[in-house]
Amino acid sequence: MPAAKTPRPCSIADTLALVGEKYSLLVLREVCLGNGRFDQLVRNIGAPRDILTTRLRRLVDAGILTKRAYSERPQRFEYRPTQAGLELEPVLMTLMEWGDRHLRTEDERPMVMEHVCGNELVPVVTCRACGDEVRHEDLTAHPQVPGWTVKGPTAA
Amino acid sequence: MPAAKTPRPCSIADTLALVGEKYSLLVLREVCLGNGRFDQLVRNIGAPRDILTTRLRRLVDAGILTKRAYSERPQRFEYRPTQAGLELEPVLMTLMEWGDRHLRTEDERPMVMEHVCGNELVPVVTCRACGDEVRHEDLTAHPQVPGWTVKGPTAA
DNA sequence: GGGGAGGGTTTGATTTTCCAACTCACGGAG
DNA sequence: CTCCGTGAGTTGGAAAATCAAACCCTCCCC
Repeated sequence: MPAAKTPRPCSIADTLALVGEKYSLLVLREVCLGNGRFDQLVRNIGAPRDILTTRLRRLVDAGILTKRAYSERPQRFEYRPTQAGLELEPVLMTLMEWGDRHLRTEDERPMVMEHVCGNELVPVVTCRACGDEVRHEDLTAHPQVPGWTVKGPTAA
Repeated sequence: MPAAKTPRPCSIADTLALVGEKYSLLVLREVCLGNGRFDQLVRNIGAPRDILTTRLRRLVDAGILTKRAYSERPQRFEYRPTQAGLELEPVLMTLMEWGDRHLRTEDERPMVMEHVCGNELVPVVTCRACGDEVRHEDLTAHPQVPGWTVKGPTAA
């Protein structure tokens, strides 16, 4: 009997199914920066226009962006993040921080984020309960779905 | 003269160039869980074997995973995260948290992470300097690259 | 010498991407 | 009025990536 054909049930996978396609998170980046217009997105992201069209549709369907007209006659549209979209911004910040640290030297960061506290933003992922920085060795995974352990599917 | 053809220089984009392809972050998830063997990855991720092969190669080249033999004769390999790979785990946790909150109800989370502090892990992205949770409205972007503003490229 | 694993390749059919060109609806300049 | 430019996409076809299934090779065990 062959093992289960279904992959591990996982919110990481489900989230990536919405925003994990090429360009999707860059669309969110631009929209969070306030650049919600089609041609701006094309220029700043460098994506083909048709791909951008499908990504935008998907993100709107997923409830991550909204499309609103900023002008009737002539009809002109703008994409803006929803609350759910804004709540993905920390993911972007965390990705940016990793890239700055691993792919660049200190003085060649392409963008610096300033926090309202007056300092340069360095995002840190912490545990809500204790406030400590999250580190791999402090984590233990507990699968909740019957049929799945950390190691994999049980008894097909 | 048409506007620049180059997209915005950005560490988010550069990081996604390494780990943004389909399955790559799921590979990292499994490897962080300790499931570094080829057939485990195939089963738990549900990716085609050939694609997995190319993803693994890319992640190793990027310095995010290493491939080590856990047995000579017969040769058997295992992929493990490097330090850089482990430092991407917070990104995964943040994605998981978003998915749990937006795509699920409280009682159907597929996986719960336990923090060493004894509590269930709820990852929060905070500012290193002030410790406050990062929220969109507290951020200001400062592009560092000549030719680029928040809005886009300047003077082609 | 047959039957598994484990760790991949190969093959061929389907999907996606990509890029350039095209459309349509206006608004303004001449 | 005609031409030009802008915004927001569509369309068409070639090139690349994905997919599923089958295949291969090396061992180990009986």
